[in-house]
Amino acid sequence: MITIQKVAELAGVSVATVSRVINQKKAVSAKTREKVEKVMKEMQYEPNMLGRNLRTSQSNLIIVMVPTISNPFYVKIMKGIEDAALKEGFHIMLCMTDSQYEREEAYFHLIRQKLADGIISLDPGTNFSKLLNGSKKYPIIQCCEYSELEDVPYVAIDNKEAAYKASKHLIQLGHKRIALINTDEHYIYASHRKQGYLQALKDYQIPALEEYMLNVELNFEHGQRGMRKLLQLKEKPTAVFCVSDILAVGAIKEIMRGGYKIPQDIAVAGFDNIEFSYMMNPTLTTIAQPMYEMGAEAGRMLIQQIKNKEEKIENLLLDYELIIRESTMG
Amino acid sequence: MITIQKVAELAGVSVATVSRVINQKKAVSAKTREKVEKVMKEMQYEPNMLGRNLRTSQSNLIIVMVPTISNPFYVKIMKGIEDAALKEGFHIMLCMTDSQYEREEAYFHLIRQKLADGIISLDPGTNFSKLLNGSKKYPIIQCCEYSELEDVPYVAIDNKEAAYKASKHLIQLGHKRIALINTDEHYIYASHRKQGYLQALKDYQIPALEEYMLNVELNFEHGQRGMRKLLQLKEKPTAVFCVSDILAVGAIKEIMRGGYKIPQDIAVAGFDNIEFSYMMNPTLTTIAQPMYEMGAEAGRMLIQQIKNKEEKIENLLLDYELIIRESTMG
DNA sequence: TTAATTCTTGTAATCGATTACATTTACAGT
DNA sequence: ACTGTAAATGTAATCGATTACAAGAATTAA
Repeated sequence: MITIQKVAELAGVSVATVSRVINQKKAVSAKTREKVEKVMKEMQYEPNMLGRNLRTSQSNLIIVMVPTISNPFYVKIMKGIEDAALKEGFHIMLCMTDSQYEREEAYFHLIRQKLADGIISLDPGTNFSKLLNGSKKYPIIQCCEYSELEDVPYVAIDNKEAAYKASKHLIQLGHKRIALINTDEHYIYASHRKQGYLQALKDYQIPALEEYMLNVELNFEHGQRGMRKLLQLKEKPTAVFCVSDILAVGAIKEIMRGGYKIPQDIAVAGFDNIEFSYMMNPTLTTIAQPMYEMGAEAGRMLIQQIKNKEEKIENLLLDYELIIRESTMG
Repeated sequence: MITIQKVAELAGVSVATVSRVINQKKAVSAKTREKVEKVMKEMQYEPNMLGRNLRTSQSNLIIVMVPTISNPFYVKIMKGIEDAALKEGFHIMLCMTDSQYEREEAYFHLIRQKLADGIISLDPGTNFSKLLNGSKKYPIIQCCEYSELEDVPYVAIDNKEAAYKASKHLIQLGHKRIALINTDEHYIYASHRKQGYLQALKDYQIPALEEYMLNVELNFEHGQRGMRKLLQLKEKPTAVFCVSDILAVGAIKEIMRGGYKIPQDIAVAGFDNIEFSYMMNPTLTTIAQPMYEMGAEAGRMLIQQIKNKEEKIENLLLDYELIIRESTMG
């Protein structure tokens, strides 16, 4: 292996000088720089990051914690994060938690162990105060979710407003019996989306019925199961607002299985604008979160925090968009 | 920051002893071990990985190179890799190449720079000989694809056989006009799948028509576009075999847009068994690759190679399965 | 020419672990 | 009690970079 020592020796300079050349410090004469660079190229020298990392106490790695990569919602966010990271010379470690606390804890260790410089959490369930356990602050950004309690900077959208907009869309199509398939409301985003839904109903004098509001786990099967329940009601809803596309996909599957037409019999709206929402039949009306940008911003914010730990990071609310497709307007 | 020195001092032993406790070496008396462990716990000591990594010249990181994470085909594979890695104390770095050579090269640097110990490539287009550039071997595993030319161990399935089976299924349903939507045949897997398709046609005395065989890029839009072309033929095919589910999804979209019925007018078979294949309407007949296992095996093989660089790694062909769903049998 | 100043370069400490080798301790056998 | 062996522990080198500080070289000002 070619080390900085070997390069220094071959170039007839000290390791300090080689290091200066590597790190683009200006205090090197053109002649020397040239000489060193020539040797580096000839020897195909590559600095050993392990040495550098130890010395600088930085790994240039950031952890991205995601509950499961199987929800396509996360895909573009990850891409955004990676691009932002790459731009600053960082790389990302993919960590799937399955929403298990032990996993999250294990990944948190990596920061304590200096293997990573910071964390972006895409997992809405992350319990930071428990994880941090009173210890000093580490660079963390929460993406797509936030908790007022914990003091972790976030990037997200205004979920209440967005849900309001989606619900209003259904109402304005003439629907009066609108169901909500939600997920665990201890996630702030879920509770906000419900608030938006309720507000819309209220503003348009539509009574909110308990039996139209379901809480299920966030996956396809539970979307199906939730819809099945709704279809068994005497007064079936004529529209369903799902707080996640993946739930909407399940709901649609179940509606079609029951022989109903979308949107004539039942209209469906989702949330997230995953790629499949425009590939499926019918295409899905949904709220588009700016996923790539959210990821990119989260990455940018985290790296800013890593570079300057003192600095206070501002939270960020990005724009969303209602995308109307076949599932509500045939 | 608590270092091993501080722990040693507080426990009244040498750093060597603390290190032995950390690494579970047996040459420590029960009494001493207990004492050291107590101090470590009290101080919440966490070994600094940067120090360890430099000394052992291992990062315990593996690179997973993926063209784009937006093809859900990769999702379960990644999960398999991560689980296998975690079991051995490794973590994964996610690297998206967009199939760009420069990106791949940049990631390869990470190995030369010791930032990662090995690579699993999910990118069928990776040009290893160019990347390696005659330099000594690094631990690499190719997953889902292989090239006979380059001497890189792989885990995959028998693509020719699998494609044969899918094509035969369509033939046995009575189809005579069967199209193939393929992708760039310089990917071995693509060329093998075509071979399987051709072999099936031949075995059942069905002529292979040039105009039924398309090569497109591997994404939804090109699936649509390919199908559109097929629908413009005078003699439209009655069945289509797509070498990737994502293409099949596009094809199905286009078929329905044209007002045709699936599978009555046109049957569709895919390849990969991505999650959406059973969520969509109609559900998709496809070849299921054992994605999780492939990932897990690739992870296992890579780590084996990292731990013992001399050892010759055996290639692995795993089982596949034809899953028949609505898109071929209403 | 000399002194002051600025640029370049080198020396050696350092980051935090692991580990070869040396040394001490414990204990069994006689 | 003495010796030999095994077990436990310690000392110090080492991994490959960065960087504070020192020192030498070059330039400028007088």
